[in-house]
Amino acid sequence: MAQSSQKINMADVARAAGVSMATASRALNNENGVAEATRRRVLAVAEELSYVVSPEASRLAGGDTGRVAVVVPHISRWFFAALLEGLESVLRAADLDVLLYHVDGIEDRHDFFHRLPARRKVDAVVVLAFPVGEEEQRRLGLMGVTIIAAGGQHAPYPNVSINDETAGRQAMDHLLFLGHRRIAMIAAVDPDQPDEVQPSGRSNAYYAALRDAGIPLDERLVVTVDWGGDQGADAMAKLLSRPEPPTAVYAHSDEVALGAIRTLRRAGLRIPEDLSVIGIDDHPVAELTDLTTVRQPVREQGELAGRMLLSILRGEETEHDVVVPTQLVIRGSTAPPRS
Amino acid sequence: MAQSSQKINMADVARAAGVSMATASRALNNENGVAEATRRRVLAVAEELSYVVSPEASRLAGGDTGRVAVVVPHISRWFFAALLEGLESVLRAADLDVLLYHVDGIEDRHDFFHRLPARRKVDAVVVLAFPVGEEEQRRLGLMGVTIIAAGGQHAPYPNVSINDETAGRQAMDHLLFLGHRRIAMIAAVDPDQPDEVQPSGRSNAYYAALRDAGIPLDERLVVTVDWGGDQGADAMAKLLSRPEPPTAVYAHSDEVALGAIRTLRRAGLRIPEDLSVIGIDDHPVAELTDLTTVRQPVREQGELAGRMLLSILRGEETEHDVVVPTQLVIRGSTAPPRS
DNA sequence: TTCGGCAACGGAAACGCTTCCGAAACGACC
DNA sequence: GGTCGTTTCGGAAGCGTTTCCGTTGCCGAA
Repeated sequence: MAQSSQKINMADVARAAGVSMATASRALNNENGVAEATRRRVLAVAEELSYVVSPEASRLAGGDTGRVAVVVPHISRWFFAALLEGLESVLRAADLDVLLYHVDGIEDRHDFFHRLPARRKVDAVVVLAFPVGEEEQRRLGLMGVTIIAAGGQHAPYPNVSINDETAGRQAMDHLLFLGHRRIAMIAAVDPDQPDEVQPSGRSNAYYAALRDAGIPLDERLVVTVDWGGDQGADAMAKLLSRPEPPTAVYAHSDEVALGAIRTLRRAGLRIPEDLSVIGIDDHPVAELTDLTTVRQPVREQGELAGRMLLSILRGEETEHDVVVPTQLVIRGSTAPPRS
Repeated sequence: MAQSSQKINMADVARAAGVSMATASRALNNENGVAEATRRRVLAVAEELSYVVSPEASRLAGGDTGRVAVVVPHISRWFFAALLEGLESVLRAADLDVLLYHVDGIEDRHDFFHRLPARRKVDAVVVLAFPVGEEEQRRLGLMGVTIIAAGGQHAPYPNVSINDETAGRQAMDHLLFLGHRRIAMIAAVDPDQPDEVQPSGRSNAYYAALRDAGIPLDERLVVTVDWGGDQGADAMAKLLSRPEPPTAVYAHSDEVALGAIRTLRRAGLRIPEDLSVIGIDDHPVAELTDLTTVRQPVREQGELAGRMLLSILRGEETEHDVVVPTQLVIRGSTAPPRS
């Protein structure tokens, strides 16, 4: 049976149903202008012949592509993958296909915006945690498709994200509340992102929190590193070598925090007895390593972005900036400072 | 300049290059029968106009889609994401677009193979770490496209993977070499995969290693759990409650190992002084947590699969089963048993 | 009876490419 | 110089839909 499904096209269906192709097309697409009886007949014949439209021909002749491009700077890092997972789930539920574009590093990035490989291939593009510069926005613009963003900072496009400064404050306030006053910060930046962007709300939170608590800033307690756990380990080593080491460390991400912890453990320090460490994100391993952190709903951000896109595609209005809440998760890596 | 790029098609390119569409098409597709000079001119013009072929038209007219579907059971777990990352990188370098299909859970899985959403949309499908059953193979078959696999076990399709049993042996042999004789195993299975598959080489390795070492099997030392770190933690608790607890734990994955370690630490046990733990995979956090493990090159498997696919698509012959080597990575979670 | 209007439907022109087939150009070789 | 084989290239026929315009038939109103 299945093998006989050779090459039936709409013309065959139309003929078998005794109508013109125009009518067949309208019936199949549930457009109006077709008598109910006729529609049913066409549908029945189509089913009988197990006919499916050719997406290419359909698109060529004027329909949508039914595809959306997703641009991500990283795939194998949990945060990005989780975002993607959320997005994909709602898009595919809506029968949209997801075209994945991994833009890795500055060169690839340039190439992407230059060649616009997704051009003419999709109905929309969503940029995941991917700050786009001015010029890049212009380039994207000439694809002439809907654009939305997720997981990054606010953008000129409809977008969903968290408030980094709030998240940072939740972490810092927790440390402060426990009584810490010598708090270090390991700030992380993504070397793949152009410098122009990243006004780091997570850093601002640190400064603001100290100021509000009346604690003078000690520049030697903040270290900035490229993203990554190893970097976190190095940063911690640096911090440990300060004349007056901190009693707590605020890391911009859980991975960095984990790196810091490794250094601490190797140095024979106990956590949280000797030193408290807090991260941000609530990476799955945070739970496995008893790391106190600030959770952000990652998959949900992806899903939200997906729904947003769907309504835009349907021509509905949507919010422009949606911000999802973060939440302090207290686990075993933080405690009051030692007497 | 760029904004005038509204609707350029191959006819425009041909005209601008002073050739016919036939020639333009041949040049763009790197077919032969075109003078080198001509080809270069066409390519230059195309670049200049930032032209990209319409996949629909191309496909409709008989060419291929330039797209490949990637089917994954999970996205946000490191292993799968890394595989995907490797694959995507080589595919995109070859100017192939990647259509991502996340098949999540048994229901979704059924739906996927039933509806075959990728049908008529791609030139090939690669299944990532995704054992496919007999019936599913049949369904896939009637898509009539190339199929390859990566990151799973051997398959009826060309595929790349590691030897799970070898990997397991490397882990076990390390423990044995250190002098451990009471070794526990925490076996992990993926609840999303049908039971029929998964003949777990990682488990076989455990039994074989013990046998070869002349150590009698103690059933109470093996616990099987669903995949996931929390499960690992529970399993470890169970192991700890045994009358004669193990001196070392062999976990099927790093995540599971991490879960086990959390339980150990919470119980006040030190690693590796009181107990050794070894995992498999070399998840990035393994390095951050000083976990001894057996590394498998994940991204590389994805890349390999990609190259394999490319040559098949080019009509070349390739190996059917390629197996990549694994390697013991000794870090701080294993040591000789206490006295 | 005639006519305007409307719903249902058909003809045929795109849509943007690939590819078959034949023409032209160019050497090489007798 | 003529013949033949290669290359290189152009004309044009599809590929399977959608959609713009018409046409037809029918009903109610004038």
